[in-house]
Amino acid sequence: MQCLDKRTEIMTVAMELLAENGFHGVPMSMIAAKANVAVGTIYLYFAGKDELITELFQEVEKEIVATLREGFPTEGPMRERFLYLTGKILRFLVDNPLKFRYIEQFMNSPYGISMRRDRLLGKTVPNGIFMALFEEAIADHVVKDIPIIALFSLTIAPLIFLVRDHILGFVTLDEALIRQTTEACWDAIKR
Amino acid sequence: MQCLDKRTEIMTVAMELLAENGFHGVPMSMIAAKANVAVGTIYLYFAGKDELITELFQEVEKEIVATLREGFPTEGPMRERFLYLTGKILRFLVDNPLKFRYIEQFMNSPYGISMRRDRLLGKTVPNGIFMALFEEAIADHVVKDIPIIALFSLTIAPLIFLVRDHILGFVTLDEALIRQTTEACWDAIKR
DNA sequence: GCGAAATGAATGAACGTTCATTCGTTTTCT
DNA sequence: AGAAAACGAATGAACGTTCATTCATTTCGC
Repeated sequence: MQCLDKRTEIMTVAMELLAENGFHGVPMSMIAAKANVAVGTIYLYFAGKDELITELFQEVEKEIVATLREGFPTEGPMRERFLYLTGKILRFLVDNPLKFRYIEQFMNSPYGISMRRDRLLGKTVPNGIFMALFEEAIADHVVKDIPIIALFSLTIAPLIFLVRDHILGFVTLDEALIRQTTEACWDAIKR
Repeated sequence: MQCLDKRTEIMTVAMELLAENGFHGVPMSMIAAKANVAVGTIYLYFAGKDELITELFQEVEKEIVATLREGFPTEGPMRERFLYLTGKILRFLVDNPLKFRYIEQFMNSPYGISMRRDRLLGKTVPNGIFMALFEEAIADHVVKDIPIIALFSLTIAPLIFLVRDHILGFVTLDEALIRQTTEACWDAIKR
């Protein structure tokens, strides 16, 4: 076992445990045990629990941005591009429930709160694509004339709630429902 | 100083601290200090931290249900009744940011998760009014033919996100924007 | 009416547990 | 052998909870 193997293993295991049990429900010793590693070893790769948690988030964030950019049509009808993006993110979250739950944990923890604050003016990386799309849509007058952040809430919030309900088993997000709900989101914001 | 005074004071102070700092960011000693009470005194009125947290939530829940029922028109056009309810809940949350943040904390904690699970079949009290409205709307074919839980997400989720952004100062939820966004929510679900 | 006894609300030091982090030792690799 | 990596027992801080003690107020006996 070499350097990168252990580091990756720790991150994989930590993602699973933290997503399922919450940040406070997972002692470092638990991560160490499941990764077949000594507690001290984790501190060879991460400065502390905080850094481990933060780094895990940044990794997922990068992955989502990459997924969204991949194959995204920069031209064409606004509605199609919108449905492409929302469908893509919905599918990613449904296919990666662990990562979804991790993001939720993070966003609702002090880490996420302060991150949101820090990004008050700077652009949030994963939403950058959405924001750009909305700005274009506003300029073209194809969406309602309300603050861009409201457009964002009307779009993203239902998707997140739906994924949560899907993971909890309250609803099944198949392709048909994904289509219907993303179209409904468009109906909400279209002029 | 009598019985109810102290109990009320503890609950008021706990609501503030817990809403602002999160459940794990507030030791019992902090609540005691701010309530000008000894730590042990809290245990005279509450079995433990868990019970205090749960009771606080139930109190807010009751208040919201009462607010929603108050003046709610049981007859009339579906759209008007929908806008009445969504506007009412939006105003309540904007006017009570502390309670909003507390609810968020609770819902994203193990308490809230297991509560959601427990209510899988039973009706959630605060949403019972919404659910009844949706069922009627479905029967009347005035909303889209998608699972009721999806209708719910399309409606409630954006409102919650908007309130959060309002409290953080990203947007100002005045009467005009409340009107625009609740109407947008209706556009999302209407047939 | 008045002193003595009982009450129980309030207190906060002490306890036991949990957990992140450290560091002296051991193992592995070159 | 020497350096790098890994180990895990030990440490100490934080926190929820307990309980022996205090004391203002009420009740009782005369």
